[in-house]
Amino acid sequence: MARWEPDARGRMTLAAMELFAERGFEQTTASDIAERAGVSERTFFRHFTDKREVLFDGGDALQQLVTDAIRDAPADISPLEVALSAMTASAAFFDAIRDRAVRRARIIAAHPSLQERELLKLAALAETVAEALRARGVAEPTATLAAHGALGVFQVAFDRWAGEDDAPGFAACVADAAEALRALR
Amino acid sequence: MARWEPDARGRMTLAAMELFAERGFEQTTASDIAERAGVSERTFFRHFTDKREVLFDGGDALQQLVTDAIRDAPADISPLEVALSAMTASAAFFDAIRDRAVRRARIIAAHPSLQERELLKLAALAETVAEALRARGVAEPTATLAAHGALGVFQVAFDRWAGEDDAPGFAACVADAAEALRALR
DNA sequence: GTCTATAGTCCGATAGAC
DNA sequence: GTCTATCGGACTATAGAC
Repeated sequence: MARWEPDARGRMTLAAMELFAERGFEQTTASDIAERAGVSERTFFRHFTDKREVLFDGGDALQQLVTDAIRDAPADISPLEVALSAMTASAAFFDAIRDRAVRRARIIAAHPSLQERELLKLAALAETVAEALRARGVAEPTATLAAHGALGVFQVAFDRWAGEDDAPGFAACVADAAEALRALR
Repeated sequence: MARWEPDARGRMTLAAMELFAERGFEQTTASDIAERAGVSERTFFRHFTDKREVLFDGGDALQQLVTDAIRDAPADISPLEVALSAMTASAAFFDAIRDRAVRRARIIAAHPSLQERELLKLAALAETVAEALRARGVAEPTATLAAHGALGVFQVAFDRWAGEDDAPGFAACVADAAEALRALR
């Protein structure tokens, strides 16, 4: 018999998503989340640096996925295509958690301070993409610009995938947005 | 004789930039800023919704400048070129306040919570660009993707312009970054 | 686990400008 | 009288320090 119930972190994340959806981000205190998860408020802040961060757990997996995809991309395609292929590579990750991702996106859209945190994470992801491109020998400012372009495609694809009821899979949304980017002149 | 010294807002902005540079963002309280500006803490929060916002006053001018530039751009150039021309149009705005812009950028770079706010403002600017493009009849997702691309160019150009001691004017930095974007395939 | 500082809100009061 | 800008005090939640 364990001294504590396992997966306190997962319970806090779940409790937070429920409460934010029920009564909103501002109307939910860290104490409320801790209580529903069966831990102390202190434990909440030991796991998450601030109240917003509870919605952004697990972002490391996406970073790793993208880094690997860029490392393993074919040698003969352009930096932009390498970056775009990394967005496509994340499709399985998102398709597997669509319900959760959609609920999470709704919560974030409802509060500017959560949008700020989301933008910081996206900027970190863009920097990860740029760094992975540089590791392949891509020079600046090409690496940063290709990363920005790919993240723009990601955001357009995600909004459609999460927003439209009859949207296709994530990979198809990425493919369509990527084609629109290539058509820019 | 007025009851109060004029330009309380300007004094608070100036005091905040001084204090943030002297002792850092975290080590400066809203009360400190108010005191140096000769107003009460309550007045500070009446002007700025939160402590970070004091560094982002005057962003509306840039939004307007960009909106006007897109409205007045030639009819026969592509959406991406329209968006890029708006970045170039902001050059005079930045060149006129280079010292202040550089100091501001250093303060923001030193604290993640300020970077979050900066990213939110940049995202709002991107949305302004996209909206101005749609007003010209540009369809989605082209408008959003062109806006994202232009903002990527903006950020690359700004980092060089503010970071390199012997950087050329802002317009030249934008032109170079734009050329690198066009070279992406 | 407790204790504390700071951020940020709400309420009302004040007093010049128009 | 109305509008606008200030100030003061009380209050809660966040988040870090001890």
